[in-house]
Amino acid sequence: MNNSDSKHSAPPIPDKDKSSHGLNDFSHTLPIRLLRARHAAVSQFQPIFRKYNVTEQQWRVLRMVTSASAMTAGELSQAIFISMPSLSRIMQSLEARNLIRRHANKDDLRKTMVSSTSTAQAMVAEAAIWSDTRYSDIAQWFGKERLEQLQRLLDDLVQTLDQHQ
Amino acid sequence: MNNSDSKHSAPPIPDKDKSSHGLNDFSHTLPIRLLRARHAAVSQFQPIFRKYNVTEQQWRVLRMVTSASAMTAGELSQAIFISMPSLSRIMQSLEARNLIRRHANKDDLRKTMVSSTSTAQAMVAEAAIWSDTRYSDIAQWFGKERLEQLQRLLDDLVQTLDQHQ
DNA sequence: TGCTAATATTTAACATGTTAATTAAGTTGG
DNA sequence: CCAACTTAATTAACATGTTAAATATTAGCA
Repeated sequence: MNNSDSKHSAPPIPDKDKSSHGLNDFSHTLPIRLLRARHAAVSQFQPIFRKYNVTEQQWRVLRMVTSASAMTAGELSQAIFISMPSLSRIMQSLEARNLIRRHANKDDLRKTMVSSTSTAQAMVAEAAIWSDTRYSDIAQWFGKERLEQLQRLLDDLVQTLDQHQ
Repeated sequence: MNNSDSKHSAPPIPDKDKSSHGLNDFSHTLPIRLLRARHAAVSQFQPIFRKYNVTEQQWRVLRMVTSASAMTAGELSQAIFISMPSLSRIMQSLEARNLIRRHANKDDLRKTMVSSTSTAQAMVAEAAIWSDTRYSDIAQWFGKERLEQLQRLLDDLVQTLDQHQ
């Protein structure tokens, strides 16, 4: 599911190339930094995944579907950034566990409407308290200002990179 | 390998929960933001992956191994943030393609030393020019200062979260 | 020395990521 | 109305992520 501590804790980086501008240390490229950061952030919520025996991706689906009234699979995919093929498989397993339901959209039979069951709603509601607290903790540890700044920079980066093809 | 445009372009987010502090829009949590940002960043280097027919992960291995003199599999794993099980499989395929070599460490037979072949070195050297240019482009588009600020924040976040268990 | 614990890597099993192909249902223009 | 195109979702095939177990080797210590 995830590896928090046993692996990936304090990288002992062997060097050679540290070329001038500081962008070419291959163990600290922007993609790797983003990966490490995401890993660290997700790890904070590991207890929830363990408690309900779901993966992080499954949890993203459950949270989103529970918070929204009812959405199509495609909207869900874009909202939580999981590709349709992955989402398709995830929905199968969540439906088998009676955590979500799928019905065809009457107005457009190509579309699938996804909704959460009361079981899932109860799970998410219960976890919400814990999750909110964790988010507050992170904001406090890291600094509310800096966290918001980071999120702005991330959004801006995406926008900038998307614009340039 | 990656999906740049066809999927995941402009999320039409249905709402309901926007609760107060702005941290609970489930389609904009920190982990999802980091995921989107990483995706956008990696996409910029897609031409390299296509040209040499490697995945992003395989390219991380080749770049790291080529830049370092010779390292153990474990060091490599931590440097490029790929878990040992994944790395193990990746090394198998790269070795089969004659892009890397593995030898046992004479002083400790448990350790595997990984090195790049001249073929891989040529690939990386050729791509380096293009890659450096791309990095400069990003820095220019986004702003050198802001990019460095973002990287600092990411490193700090990892450190903060790691400290708090 | 010999037994036990720790370390490095691999393998196994299952979930997800990614690309391409497939299926089904809507849309459009003649 | 229908053939050609588009869109939504699924399936297929392969690569990677994740956890646990297996293997091999080394370190520690009675």
